[in-house]
Amino acid sequence: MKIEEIYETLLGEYSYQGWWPLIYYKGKNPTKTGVINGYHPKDYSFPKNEGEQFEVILGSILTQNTNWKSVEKALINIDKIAIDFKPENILKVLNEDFILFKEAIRCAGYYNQKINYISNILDFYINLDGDTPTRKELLNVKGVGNETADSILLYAYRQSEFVVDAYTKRIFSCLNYIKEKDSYLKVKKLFEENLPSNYEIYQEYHSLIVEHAKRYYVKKPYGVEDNLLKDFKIKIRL
DNA sequence: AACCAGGACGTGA
DNA sequence: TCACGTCATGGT
Repeated sequence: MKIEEIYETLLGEYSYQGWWPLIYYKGKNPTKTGVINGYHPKDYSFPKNEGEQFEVILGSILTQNTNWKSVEKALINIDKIAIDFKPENILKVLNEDFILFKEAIRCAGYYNQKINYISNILDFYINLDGDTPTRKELLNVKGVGNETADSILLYAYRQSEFVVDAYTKRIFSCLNYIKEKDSYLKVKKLFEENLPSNYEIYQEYHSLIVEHAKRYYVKKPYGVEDNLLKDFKIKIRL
């Protein structure tokens, strides 16, 4: 099965995911499992303003190796002390009460590092003055690695940069498309070379991978119950 | 009670 | 380049 066929299969199974979730957007599908709200299936017009754009950026830092539910709590805490995620408000809180901000993000883990990462990306964002950053520029910000850079570009700036996460590697190494220790850029390249360069498809595919992985690739041994992709792959080979 | 979560960085081979 | 330790809370 080709990379693009897997996308079609996942889309047919789970339909449109509506990433990136925004905590105060009440979408048509607000009851998604384990999530407060904020998904907007088939609506690619987000982020609609600077606050939403920076919310995505904050979320991309906060969710590093952390459960999204915890990130949502942290985002709600931040919103209480820096209204609407406006960068200037967040800068003000960071300058006036560092401890308060740190407490707000404690629930998302690694809070001593993440507050510095957020401070770094905040300075970077303000200096951009509305421009779209390059991937290289983002990677230069301490706290922004490959996946976070791609998440920011794909979901905050609608750039067609494919996001590779741990789930992507887990699923596609189980299905023998890649090896477990293949580099980030190698896996990213595999997807980008086998898909149209389209940010909407990249957004959906990445979020569909997460949805699928949460169902079948969380507990070891990974993927044993994955009939959707494993059986289909076997049929195609026959 | 381990194990995992929508990773990144610093270090030493 | 890459393997490994570290960072930390919260959910299952």
